[in-house]
Amino acid sequence: MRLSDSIESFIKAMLSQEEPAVELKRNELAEYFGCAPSQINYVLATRFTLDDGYVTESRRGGGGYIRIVRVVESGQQRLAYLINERIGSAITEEEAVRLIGQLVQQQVITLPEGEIMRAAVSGQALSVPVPDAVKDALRARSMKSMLTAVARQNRGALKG
Amino acid sequence: MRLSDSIESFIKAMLSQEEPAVELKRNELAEYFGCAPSQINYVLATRFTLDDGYVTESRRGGGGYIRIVRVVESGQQRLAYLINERIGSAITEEEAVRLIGQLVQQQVITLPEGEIMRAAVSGQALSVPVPDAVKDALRARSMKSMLTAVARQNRGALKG
DNA sequence: TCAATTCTGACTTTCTTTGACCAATGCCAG
DNA sequence: CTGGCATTGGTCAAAGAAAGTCAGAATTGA
Repeated sequence: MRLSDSIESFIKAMLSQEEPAVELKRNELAEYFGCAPSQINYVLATRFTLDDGYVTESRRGGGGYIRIVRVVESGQQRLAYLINERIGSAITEEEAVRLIGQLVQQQVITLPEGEIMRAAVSGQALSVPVPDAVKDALRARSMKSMLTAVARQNRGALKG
Repeated sequence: MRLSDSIESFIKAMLSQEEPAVELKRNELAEYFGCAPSQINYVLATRFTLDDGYVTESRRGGGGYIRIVRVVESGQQRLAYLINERIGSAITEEEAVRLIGQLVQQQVITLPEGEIMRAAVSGQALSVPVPDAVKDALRARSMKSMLTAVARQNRGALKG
């Protein structure tokens, strides 16, 4: 068995029972597995990505830590996946606005939340000197990030 | 637990019960926590900034003190300040997160709204190959755009 | 074999803590 | 008054304590 797989299992075991989040010390974990600390980063980068349904935060310096949060429950995974599919790696402002409108309509998000999202992906927000293609990519990432935040909050109770 | 966190909690506990302000002696507090007096300054500088919603004043010499005041503003005032003065043309993710947290704290926006905004300005959302300076500029525009949307909605539903 | 994946180590960045030195204030002795 | 001195708090740089990055070595699987 690969080291990475062991570390992955170890972390997932910590997360599995009711715990939606876990906090760990990079150096301690590396010590425990007898490997280089950067190995932990590798595992996080390859097995605990947003697409895998996890968000990680960390802090350096004295008392530093790494926190891993499971973000998508199996039931919602479908929805999140659909959203990801639909958005892809680029999306125009018009498409984004339409999609947000639908979400408000379906009461997945509130009207104020929809307005904020619309503002975030508006031409206003993105009027910076980069090519349109980059803007569309940026908009897609922004949308996915925001929708993930929504999914994370609606833990368990989403209506399609 | 970090020393800084302990000191932060201690001060916030003093502030929490109806007290909008607290006055303390730097040396006494340092003595109490068994640390260097300058540690207190560090805590103030990193956790009781204006972005966090606090103002600090102090006086040296005999009978000297440090006073920490929780600043109170209306939601519209705060929004206007952020949009017109604070954010400017560039802002880092850390600063943005701080400002958003403060808005949630003061109930200018809801927690889900805050999460969405945070998601919109996160490194995740902006992980596109452009220089940091451009990301900071993008983030500033995004923030102002979203906050403007919030301000627009609050208009009419607020007194003064 | 060879390309993709996994691992490592040196180097970087960020956050915390301390200590030496600086600056302001109030009080007294002269 | 006034100049010194004790009493505070302020600043800053350096040391310490994590975590992050990245290029390249090692390994694995087809």
